[in-house]
Amino acid sequence: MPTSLPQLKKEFTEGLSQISRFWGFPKGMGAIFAVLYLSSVPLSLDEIVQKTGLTKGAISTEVRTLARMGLVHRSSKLADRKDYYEAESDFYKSIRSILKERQNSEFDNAIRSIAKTLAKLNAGEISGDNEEIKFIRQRVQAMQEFFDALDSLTHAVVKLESLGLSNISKILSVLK
Amino acid sequence: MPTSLPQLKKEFTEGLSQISRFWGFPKGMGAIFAVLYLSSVPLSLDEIVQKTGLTKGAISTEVRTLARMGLVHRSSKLADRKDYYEAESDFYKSIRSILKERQNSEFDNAIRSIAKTLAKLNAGEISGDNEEIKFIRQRVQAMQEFFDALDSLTHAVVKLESLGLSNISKILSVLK
DNA sequence: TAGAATGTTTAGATATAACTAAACGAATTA
DNA sequence: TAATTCGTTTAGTTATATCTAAACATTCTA
Repeated sequence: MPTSLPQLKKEFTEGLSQISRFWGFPKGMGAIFAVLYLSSVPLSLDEIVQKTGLTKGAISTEVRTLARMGLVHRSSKLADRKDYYEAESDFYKSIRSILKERQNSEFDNAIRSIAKTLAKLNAGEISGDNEEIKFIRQRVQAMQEFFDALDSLTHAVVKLESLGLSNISKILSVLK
Repeated sequence: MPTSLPQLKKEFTEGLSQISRFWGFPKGMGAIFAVLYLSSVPLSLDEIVQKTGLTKGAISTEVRTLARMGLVHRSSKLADRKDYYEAESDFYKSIRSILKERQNSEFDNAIRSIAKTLAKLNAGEISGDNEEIKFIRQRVQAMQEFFDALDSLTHAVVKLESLGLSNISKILSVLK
């Protein structure tokens, strides 16, 4: 028997919810993106309420996060004070925007704290057993280099405006 | 005034805990990895208890997860029934191992569910408005292609045994 | 076999995140 | 100005994840 369209949308939405949770986001965020992504016209907040079953409050905050990550866009119609939202469908664009967003995050603060640790070690400002200090400096430095590499990797991806992910992976597989 | 070595270790451990949480792992996991990473000798479970302040139970389960991800290794000494743990210091190796581990995860199941949705759409098994079905098929397909690209990208990275991340990012930046 | 030293599992506590319901504020219209 | 329509914020609830404490299982030793 044929699946109905609403049923199919529901399955899709549940799938995206799981994916959202996997990446450490609220599952509601995935659901919101899903309904926007499957809609050919921008939706108002109340329409999203109706389609997801979430409350205005939750959607208001989560949609803001999505917008900050570049995954949805806010728009408005003339003579209509409702806000409308639509999904970004160019995922490559979104990725770049997410990576940029990441710059000021907790993550980078933490990484900076590693760098500070290393600076202290290199400046000889640490008191303690010399052999151990040597070992630890070497370890911390290796980690710092790894994070630096990750960082320049993401910068490189951000810079590659026109190249799609699929092309990048093709290139990498050739390098093998 | 010079920072003491224990103080420095504490700072480093807190940094890694934050990073761990950022990636959606328990912060205790970051702490456990940190103490192992800063130790030049493998540590027993009780030593980790002593150095992190966590309980045996928590460490027992978290260290298992770390081992599965290839971030720590379990070893044992002759005539000593304690287990010993040490950190993997080759992060590139760890990344590959983590990506492999990911294969059977919730994430990939969710992605497979997207593929199933698409298959139904393509098989014409869906009842509903034709224009809308057309639109939705196009959208779901675009998403599927994106995930496929991501997938082959990770496969490519996994395959690149000898190439470090820093080299990869160098290559990508040249491509620009 | 009894006892000790280990690692694991489990039941429950605590902390954290997600979400709801309702109050609020701002803008708009009557 | 009063009433309406929208989005946001907030206080509190619910759900989930993390961690503890203690029971448990296993292996070794005497």
